Amino acid sequence: MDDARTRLIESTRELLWERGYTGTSPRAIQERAGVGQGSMYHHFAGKADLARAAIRSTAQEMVPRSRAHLEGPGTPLERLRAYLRAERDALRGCRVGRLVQDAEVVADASLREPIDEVFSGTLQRLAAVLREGQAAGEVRADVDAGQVAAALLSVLQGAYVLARAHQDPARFTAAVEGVLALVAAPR
Amino acid sequence: MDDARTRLIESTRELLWERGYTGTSPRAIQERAGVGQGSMYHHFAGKADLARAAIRSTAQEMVPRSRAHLEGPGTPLERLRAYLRAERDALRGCRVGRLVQDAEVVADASLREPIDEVFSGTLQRLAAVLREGQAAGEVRADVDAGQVAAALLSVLQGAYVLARAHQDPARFTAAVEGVLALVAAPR
DNA sequence: GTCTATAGGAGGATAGAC
DNA sequence: GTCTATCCTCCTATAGAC
Repeated sequence: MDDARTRLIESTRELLWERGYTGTSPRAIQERAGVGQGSMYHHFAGKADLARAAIRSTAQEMVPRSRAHLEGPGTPLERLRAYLRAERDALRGCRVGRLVQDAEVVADASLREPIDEVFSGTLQRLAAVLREGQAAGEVRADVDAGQVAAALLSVLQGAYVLARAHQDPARFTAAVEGVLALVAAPR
Repeated sequence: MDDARTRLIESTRELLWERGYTGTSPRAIQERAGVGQGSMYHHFAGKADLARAAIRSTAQEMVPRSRAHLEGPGTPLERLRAYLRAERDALRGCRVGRLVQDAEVVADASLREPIDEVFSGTLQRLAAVLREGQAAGEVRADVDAGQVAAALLSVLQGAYVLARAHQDPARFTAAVEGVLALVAAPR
């Protein structure tokens, strides 16, 4: 049986995903966690403190997932495809990317930093695989791997936006397939 | 001299951009517009009604801008570059894309539809230019124009996310240049 | 058209009892 | 550790006077 602290973090993670930081209230967190007011303020200093714990937790969770694909088996291009095509909940959006739209998150360094770090790490791993792919002749060699890595990560983040705007997960897939087609070296 | 109605829409547009729908209050709108409570509720039925007017206004404004680049002078590839490299406030985010992260916006069809339409229109124009470029040999011919159009628009939307996450506009530029390099047919 | 008054509820947090 | 009481402000809107 989970303790109150754990349940509070978990419900905060969910609410941050669904409603964002501004849209998430301590009251809602407590209710979803089934935890009282006093308990919440015993374990955490307040909303920002809880969000900090929740964001760190979510961010940490994403690292092994991207590594599993990008540093897994297969040729470099196969690994890129595996990562980009990994199952994602297109209509729900990115648990992490979603948060940086929020002015209050960006204004608070301790909330923004964990996000900054996940993206930086992913960017580096993507660039490394791209360079491998270039060496292997699978990926176009006449492009800058760092810039293309940024483009790939941006496609994922932006694809969520398109999918939500149209309320259609197919938009997500289209964008991903579009950029994958471009990355592969022409035959 | 602007009337109250106009100023209300304008201040709502600004606040939606800065704080999102959930983070924008009628009170803040009135203060920024220099308009009283009674005046606001005289001209608009409430927050959602104001947001509807503001979102429509912002969305309408974006159409001629994209057309200016995509249907302007130059070769197809030059026009794509002009559009993607057009000056954007990377750290502020997209006036329109930003809104779609907001659960309340997505839940209200009358708020989401104007956004849906801008994106759909842009997507079609991008795809058309891409096909022109393919015919002209400037753009890789072995890719699906519709998918690549989705990828291009996603890069823009996602590049805002990266720039905000790192608080660095250079991330935006890197992503854009990365995808532009990929779109051009290899020599 | 615009102003002021009013209102019930939510947001975010503190205090002290148990 | 958790509960209840309490607090002040903001949110969003309505009512009615001017």
